[in-house]
Amino acid sequence: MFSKACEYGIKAVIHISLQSQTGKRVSLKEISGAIDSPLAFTAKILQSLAKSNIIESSKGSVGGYHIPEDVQSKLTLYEIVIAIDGDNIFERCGLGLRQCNETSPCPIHSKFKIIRENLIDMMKKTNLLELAISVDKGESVLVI
Amino acid sequence: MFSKACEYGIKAVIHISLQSQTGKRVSLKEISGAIDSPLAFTAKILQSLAKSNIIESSKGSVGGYHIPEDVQSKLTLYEIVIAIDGDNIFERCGLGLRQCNETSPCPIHSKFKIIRENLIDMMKKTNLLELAISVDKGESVLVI
DNA sequence: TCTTAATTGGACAAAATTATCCGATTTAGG
DNA sequence: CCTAAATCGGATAATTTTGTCCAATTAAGA
Ligand code: FES
Ligand code: FES
Repeated sequence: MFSKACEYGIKAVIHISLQSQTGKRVSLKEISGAIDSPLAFTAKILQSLAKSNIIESSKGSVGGYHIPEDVQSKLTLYEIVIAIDGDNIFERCGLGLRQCNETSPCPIHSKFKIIRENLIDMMKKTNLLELAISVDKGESVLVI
Repeated sequence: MFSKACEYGIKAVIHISLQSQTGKRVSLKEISGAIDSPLAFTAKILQSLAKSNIIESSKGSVGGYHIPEDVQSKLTLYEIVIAIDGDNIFERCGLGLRQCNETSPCPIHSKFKIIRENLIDMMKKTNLLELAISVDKGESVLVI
């Protein structure tokens, strides 16, 4: 469904969110350890997330990544996925036609569209804070 | 969502189905032309579909691919996708955890599961014949 | 029997994704 | 000023997916 980059990205952002709630900045090393992802690859993803203003990064000795608390409840899964994988997943024809539209749809269009819209809806309604809280409560995990 | 191989595979199978209804066998060349897919790559996919008994192939001068009419209404999108992409899409954790389960779910599990089950349900309920008929009626297309 | 048109199968190539490495830069603090 | 610890950015490597090429095989029909 999502790319590896996106999977790592989402997990990373959740971990950063968790730690940001206590005011802490998290280092790449800690993130990569916490979500069990390849360090250097994760660095690239975080770099790009910082560029698109999903997370804030600071260099230097006590630097690291963080997400302001007020942002956490506003940032949705939808925006995170778009930032990493682009809107391809949400726009693309399920059978790979050049464009998905009503006027010349592919054979699965009508059925596929419903699923896709449910997915978009779900992602737009899911914010980062609730995901972090679920991990914090021990209701869900980021590894194994 | 699906791999390229799977997209080509589904379209190919629909086209074969369409032609099979008039008793015709379709050649790779015709299929690849009809669905606008790379010929040699399509050959590989059809080869594997033939091996897993989704389609029937025959060599020789008047050979080609076909799908018996009685099979068309029984064959579902689900089975076609499984034959090409495996059950990965339907089993895999949305965030890439080693396994998706209720006892230690990832943060998006509960929401993701619903979407995934809708997708599975949709695919199990969609049979090849209805897809072919929709193209035949001009209600949907396989190219552009 | 020969030709022609088809699938099959193996090896290979290209492109995209995933992953690693390393030097440059930044910043806090001794 | 110097060091340590962190991100950044560019180059490169490995892996997977996508795509190509070509010879072998099969079967119908002249
Ligand atoms: S045209 Fe294929 S999903 Fe819309
Ligand atoms: S555990 Fe992640 S989707 Fe089920």
